[in-house]
Amino acid sequence: MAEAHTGESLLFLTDEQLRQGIEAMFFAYRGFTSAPDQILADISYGRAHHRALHFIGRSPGMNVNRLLAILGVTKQSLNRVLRTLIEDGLVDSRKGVADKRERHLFLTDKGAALEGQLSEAQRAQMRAAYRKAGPEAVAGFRQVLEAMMDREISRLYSGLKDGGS
Amino acid sequence: MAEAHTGESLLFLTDEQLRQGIEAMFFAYRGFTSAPDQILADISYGRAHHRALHFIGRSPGMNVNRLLAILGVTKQSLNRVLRTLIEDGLVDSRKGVADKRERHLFLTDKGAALEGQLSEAQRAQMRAAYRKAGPEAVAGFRQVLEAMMDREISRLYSGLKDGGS
DNA sequence: TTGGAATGTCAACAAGACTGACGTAATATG
DNA sequence: CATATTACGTCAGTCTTGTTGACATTCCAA
Repeated sequence: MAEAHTGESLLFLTDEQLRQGIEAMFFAYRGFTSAPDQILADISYGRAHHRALHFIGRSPGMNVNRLLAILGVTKQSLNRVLRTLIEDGLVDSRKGVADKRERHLFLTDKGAALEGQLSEAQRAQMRAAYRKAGPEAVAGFRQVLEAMMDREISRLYSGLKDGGS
Repeated sequence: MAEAHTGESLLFLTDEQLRQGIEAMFFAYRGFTSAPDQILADISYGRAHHRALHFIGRSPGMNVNRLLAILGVTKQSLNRVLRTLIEDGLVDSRKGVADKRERHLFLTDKGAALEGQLSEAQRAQMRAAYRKAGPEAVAGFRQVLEAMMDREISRLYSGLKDGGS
């Protein structure tokens, strides 16, 4: 059970190290969301809108069920956000061709513009952190994050990474 | 501007890499909170209660202002949570000796027991991820997280790390 | 003694999550 | 063909956690 890295020091698994990691995760997440949050506040949207825009932009044509699985919220919760995005002309919802029950989601030009703005703000934050930490640290960062995900989520994430619809 | 790691590949700073990091952070944070969330749901407390318990346990005797700075919420918001924790006998609030305006916060035995349970659930999650990723990855993980924090928060975090009250 | 800091509290409100129930259209299945 | 089942939308109500703004109390410090 403690043989994962035989011969290496296991000091990185002490409760104190774990606790520091937990706190670091908490504080870093705040920094991570602060840049887009500021933009969103001005236009009276919230993080939920940002997340929807992000993943629709990431996988155009995605249906609602898949977006629900990615976001991990109820359809009622997503629907409230999605409705305003559609009303405001940021997202286009098109009836499926193969299966007419499905709705496929796309960003409009206006939606893509906002998504780009939010995304760039967050990337700038991330870029600064990455640059400061260096490529090897970033590789480790990504490894730990992936190990931290639930299994199902990890699969969804891999799908996105590899350009899956 | 792009000279931070001269000679090294800067591929880790591409928009696609940054985007994957952003998504990884989003998904990992869900995994990170899921274990304590399950426990909390049963006792009808929320994350806010967990956070308060965590930091009070971390720095016993901390006053309210400092806790506010760490949590980054308004006093009204914290107060609601704190009041229930005190009413339920999980937290003890003692008038300051030097400065009688201040309230110093401590976990009761009951509070420490719950904090321990929540903390262990979260540590188990973290421990599994750390073990899977290995010590070098963990070092990188921590570096990137620290670089991602706001400056003020980073200072608070360092204070906690080094055992400052 | 007076200003301001630290704290607590009341009220009102909003975002964003939840559950439960119901309706409709379209596909899948027997 | 008849009947599930799926995908989606929506109404209604609740909860947690955040926000402002206003106000009272206590107490340190100049």
